[in-house]
Amino acid sequence: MPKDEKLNSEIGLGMLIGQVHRLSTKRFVQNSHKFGLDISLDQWLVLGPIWKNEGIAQKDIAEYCGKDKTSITKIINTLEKKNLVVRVADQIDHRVKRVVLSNKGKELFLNALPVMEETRDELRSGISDKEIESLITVLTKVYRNLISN
Amino acid sequence: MPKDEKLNSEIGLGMLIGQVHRLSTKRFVQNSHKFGLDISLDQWLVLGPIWKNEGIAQKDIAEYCGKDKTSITKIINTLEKKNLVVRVADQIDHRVKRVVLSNKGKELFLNALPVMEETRDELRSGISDKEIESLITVLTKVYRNLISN
DNA sequence: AATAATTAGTTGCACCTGCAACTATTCAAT
DNA sequence: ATTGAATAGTTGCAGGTGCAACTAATTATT
Repeated sequence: MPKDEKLNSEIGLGMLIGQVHRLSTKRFVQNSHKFGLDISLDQWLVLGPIWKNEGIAQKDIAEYCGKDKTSITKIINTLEKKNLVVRVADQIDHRVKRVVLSNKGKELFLNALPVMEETRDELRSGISDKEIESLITVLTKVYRNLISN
Repeated sequence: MPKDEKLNSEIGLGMLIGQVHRLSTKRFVQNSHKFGLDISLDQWLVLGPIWKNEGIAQKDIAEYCGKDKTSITKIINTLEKKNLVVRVADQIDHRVKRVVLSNKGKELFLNALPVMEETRDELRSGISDKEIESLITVLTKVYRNLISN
């Protein structure tokens, strides 16, 4: 069936990216459990810029993570519920809220580094640096095609 | 700061895949609106195997799409709400439900083909076939690393 | 035939996403 | 100074995801 083949080739790349994304997210969570931690990939991703930049504004976290500001609001809600971060209203500009890691948050972040590393190694197992590099290069081109809206 | 650089390189690939996935999903929906259609990428993805295989069981759709069976249940719920598909209980094995496209579903599927094509072209714009091929090759390796749980 | 193990599908919970509409605050223009 | 953008963040809605626990039906074991 020619139509079927056409369909397959069309779905191919997009589906592959979706699978890899879903499975790696899942793997990260599984690994975090193996390390006795309870953190999602997205929570980790949001923790990153806060670690790097104490008191960063939510808007900047969104930009850094490439996520919608509404997503950031909600992820920070759950991080706050878990007592990993605290929102602090900016004293000058009352619109912005600055986000700060609690001690628990700092601890978790450091403990999650090996989880990240293990997940990364699992993803790349048996794949040469050269291949990964080319993967990143081409994927970056796709990315650029997409951000230019 | 060395720790920051390390962090960046660790996040790199995973974050890139996440971005590309999120943005291409979004782009597909935007394009479907441009064509006057109202369908999500995942709904389209689930419609595919039903188109190819009238009366396919949900379990097989799940396998085909690489999605959890619970996701399939819920996506088919919304497809059914939209009157695009119908569930039919199997007469022999009363556990399985066979999913069939309605006329509206068939129509939508065909109308969405150009949306898929346009989205695909946008993703690949300015990227050679050779590059795409290598992208798929390496991504497939990553994929294989992930499915071997 | 009766019990146990599998299998297909559903439900509930928690989390992530995008969109539109909203509040509150700050900045710009006149 | 007042009106009118623009900006930061929140909320509500609809949809997608994984996990665990569940129902109902089928198959395997004894």
